[in-house]
Amino acid sequence: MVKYQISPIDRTFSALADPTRREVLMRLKSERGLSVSDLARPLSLKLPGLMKHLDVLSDAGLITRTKTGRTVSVNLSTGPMQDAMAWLNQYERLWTVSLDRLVALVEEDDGQ
Amino acid sequence: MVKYQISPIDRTFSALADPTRREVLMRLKSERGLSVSDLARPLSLKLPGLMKHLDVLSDAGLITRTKTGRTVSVNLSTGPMQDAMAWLNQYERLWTVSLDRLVALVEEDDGQ
DNA sequence: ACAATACTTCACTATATGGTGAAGTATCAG
DNA sequence: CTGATACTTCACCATATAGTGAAGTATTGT
Repeated sequence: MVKYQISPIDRTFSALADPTRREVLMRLKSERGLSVSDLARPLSLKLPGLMKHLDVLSDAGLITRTKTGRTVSVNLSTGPMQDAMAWLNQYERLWTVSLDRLVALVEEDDGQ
Repeated sequence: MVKYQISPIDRTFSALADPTRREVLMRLKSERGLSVSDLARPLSLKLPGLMKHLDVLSDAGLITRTKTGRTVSVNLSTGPMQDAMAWLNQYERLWTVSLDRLVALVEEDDGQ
C-alpha cells in the first residue's frame, strides 16, 4: 500500500474523482465533526469500504480525524482544494480569452 | 473500455489526477494544435501509452482531436475545467480567500 | 464482568488503470 | 508501386482500487 513519489496534487484530484468521497466532503461542509458511522449511515457501503475512502481523503490531506473515546470525528481541511483551484486557475485566462474572442466574433458578425 | 454511469465530473477529476495528462494539458495551453507525436516526443512513454491518456482526456471532454491527412491536432476544451472549478468553489467560503472572478460560476449542483 | 458500540484491520475478489511490443490502417513522398 | 510516416488497435501484463465478510481492539453502559 506504500506509494512512492505520487505528488500531493495527484492525490487531491484522485481523491475528488469519486462520488462517494465528494459526498463525504459535501456533508462535512454543512455538518462539521460527523463521526465515521454518521458518515456511513446514508451510504450504500459497509464500514470497511468507507474506511478506505476516509484513508484516501486523509492521505490527500482533505480531512482530519480526531478520536475521542471510541468515536472519531471527521473534519474538512481545505488546503489541498485551494491548490487544486490554483492549478485550474492557470487556465482561467484561456477561457475568458476565448469568451472575449467569441464576443469579438459576434460583434464582427453584427457589422456585416 | 466502455464506462456506464460515470458522471462527467468524475471523469474530469479522474483525468486531472495523472501527471502525464496534466502535462499534456499544460503544453496545449501554450502551444495549440500540437500533433499526437509532438505531444509524445518529450514524454517517456510509447505512443500506445499516450493514446490511452488522450482517450481519457477526450472522454472527459478536456481535449478535441481533429485529423487532417494523417496527422491529428489536439486542442484544449475548457468547459470541464470550469465545472471542476465550480465544484471546488463551493468550498471557497470555508477558506475565506476571495477568488472573486469565479463568483459567477457558483450556481451548480454537485454533478452527481 | 459482560455485552454492546464504534471503529479498525485482515484476507480476499473483481475490475480498472497504465504501461508494453507487435501488427494494422491510412496518407504522403518519390 | 514502394516505403516511410502518423497514428490506431490488439493482446497482454503488473499493479491499484473499491468493495466484501469476518475477526480484532478499544471504550462505554448495565
